[in-house]
Amino acid sequence: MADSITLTLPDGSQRALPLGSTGATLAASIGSGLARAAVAVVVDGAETDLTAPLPDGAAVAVVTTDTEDGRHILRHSTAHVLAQAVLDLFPGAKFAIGPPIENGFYYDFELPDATTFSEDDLVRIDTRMRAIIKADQPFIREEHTQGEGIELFADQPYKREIIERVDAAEGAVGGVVSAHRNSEHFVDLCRGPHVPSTGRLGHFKLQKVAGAYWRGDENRPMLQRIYGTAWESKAALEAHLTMLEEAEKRDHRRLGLELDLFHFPPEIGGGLPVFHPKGGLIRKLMEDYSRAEHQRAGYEFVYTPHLARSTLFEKSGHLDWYADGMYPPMEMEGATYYPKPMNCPMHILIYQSRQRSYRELPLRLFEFGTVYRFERSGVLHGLTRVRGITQDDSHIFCARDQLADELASLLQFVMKVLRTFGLTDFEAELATRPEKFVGVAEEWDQATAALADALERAGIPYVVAEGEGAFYAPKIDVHVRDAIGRRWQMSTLQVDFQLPQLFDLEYTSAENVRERPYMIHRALFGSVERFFGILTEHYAGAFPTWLSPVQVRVLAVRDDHEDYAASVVERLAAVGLRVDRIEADDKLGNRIRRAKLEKIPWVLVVGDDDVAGDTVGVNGREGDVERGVPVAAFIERMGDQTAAPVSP
RNA sequence: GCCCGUGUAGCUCAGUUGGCCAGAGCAGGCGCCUUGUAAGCGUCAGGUCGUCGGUUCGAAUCCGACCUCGGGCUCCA
Repeated sequence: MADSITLTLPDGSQRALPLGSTGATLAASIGSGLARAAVAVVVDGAETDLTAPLPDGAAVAVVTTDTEDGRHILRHSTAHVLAQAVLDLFPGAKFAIGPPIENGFYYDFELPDATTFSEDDLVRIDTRMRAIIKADQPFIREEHTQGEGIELFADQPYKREIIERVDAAEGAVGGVVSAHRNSEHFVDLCRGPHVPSTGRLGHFKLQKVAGAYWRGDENRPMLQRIYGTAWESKAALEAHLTMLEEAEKRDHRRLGLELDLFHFPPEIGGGLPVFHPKGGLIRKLMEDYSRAEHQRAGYEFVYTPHLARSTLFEKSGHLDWYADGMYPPMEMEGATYYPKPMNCPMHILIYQSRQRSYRELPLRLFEFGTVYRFERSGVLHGLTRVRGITQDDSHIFCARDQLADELASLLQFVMKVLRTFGLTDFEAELATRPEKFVGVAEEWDQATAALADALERAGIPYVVAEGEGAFYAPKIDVHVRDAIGRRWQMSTLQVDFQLPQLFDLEYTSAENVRERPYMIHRALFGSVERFFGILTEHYAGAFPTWLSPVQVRVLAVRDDHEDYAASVVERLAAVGLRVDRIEADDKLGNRIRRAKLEKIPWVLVVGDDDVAGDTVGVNGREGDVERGVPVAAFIERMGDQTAAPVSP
């Protein structure tokens, strides 16, 4: 046996090290900067502690803290420190699981006597955590048999349950139970890897306490969850906290109130918003734009009612599969009616109202259809989670050989519309056949291939979500990133074989035989209410000129300029601008300030010079003040901003 | 639905050993000021202190129930 090992690095180069070398040795041999930033190594594809000896001939990559994988390890280790602190401070506490999550981590606990954490407790825990980090305790990996593991965690029922279930993701696999020990008193069941020692941590913040069911199951105990965030540097932590503050400032619920756009009257009920005149105007502009694009793209407009007999939803399968999401039934004249949770059955009835020919396909039916879904009170959230949902809903009926092209053009259409709203960063998920599915596997494969092909053609980066499709169809979910990098699920496209079959849909083919059409469900905004909320946050309430309720405000410097100001208003209104005027009964500075707070895109100030020269002073929402702009020139400049962007 | 938190004027918030008529700023009405680019001055009005019940001589304040809203769990547009 040789006394050295040879390792292959990610760039393909080879490096020889003494036998028994670890990831830490390797990183140090490459450079001291790398050694400082290293948190783990990937050995032949498996993340491993820096302290583990490396096998000869392995392919090894060093994981550093400035990568998503590195931060994951950092956060996971910070979660362990949190658990150690809580167990120190709350004798008798039981700890459950504590994984890293996007931007942070959490840990679930059960406190003795069903007590809960308070805000003050968080401060104490934070202090204790910092002491543990300062002590620079090593993370030492241990391996035990299942029996030993159960003994080790004898007084920790949640850990025992994990070991008994042999859950590979949580440190128990193939009869081997792995754990990481920080001190004589603290050891946590865990697959690892971890940073070498707690001294590597420190840029974290505990954020909030929340209740969470054990295993997410509402029939099991409610645990106390502590959320935190952790980063590789002080700067990264502060950048994240700043982003959170920015997100708070953009909260559409707050802006909705400040800008007088909408509210949720308790008298109406949770999750049921009313749109005020300004919000209503923005929504109308969104909808008008959407309708115009749909008309151009060959859609036909339909309208359907809000209620239907139970028999319709029995036939469509909604009462079997979706009853939990539906409002309770109403009895009328011996029949039972339900508020509709989806528009599809009604669009199908329109398709079925007469015989269809292949010449009509693809038939694209579009409706802003308001549906009602019962959402439990705890899940409602502003406009992004409501009970009355207006979907920009479409059902496309097409022949089998039209499916691929239709999906491809549909995706292009989706992106074109979303881009108009300044959303340009797309990602998609392709959800494939779940274990429990209806229909024929061959059909699923064809539809899935068509969806994948559409994604390829559209050039949207996507991931495959294996087995995440609906029971009746594979689907594409389109996500976008907003102005501050948050990801939102937006559009959804589903290929449906089930409903055409349940309703026995047909068309007559060119060969004069009856064929069954395919059906595509798609919502583009998803829900108009939700999209409105997301847009409000994306723009931080500063809607672009074409969407602004008031596009231009004219302010006279003194009241003897009012006549001229009024004439400017008249001329701007004549070319279709939404313009108003606030009289000079307050200092100009204050009127400007109010206009800015209302986020009006253009403020025009007119005084002596302007009356004399037929000009205006232009104060844009962002940018400098410009004096002496001729009115005609301003109108010219507004040009294409007065209306929704027109597609080529 | 469950856990935690919250609820005082349209908005943001003061108001604890339980004690005279519950306060401020902003917003709103009225008046003065006649204003050149993010807060001029004065004045008036506005509150069943979330709701209901209890304790007390006395409750915004203490107790209970319910409701709203917020953060989570779960689900999803």
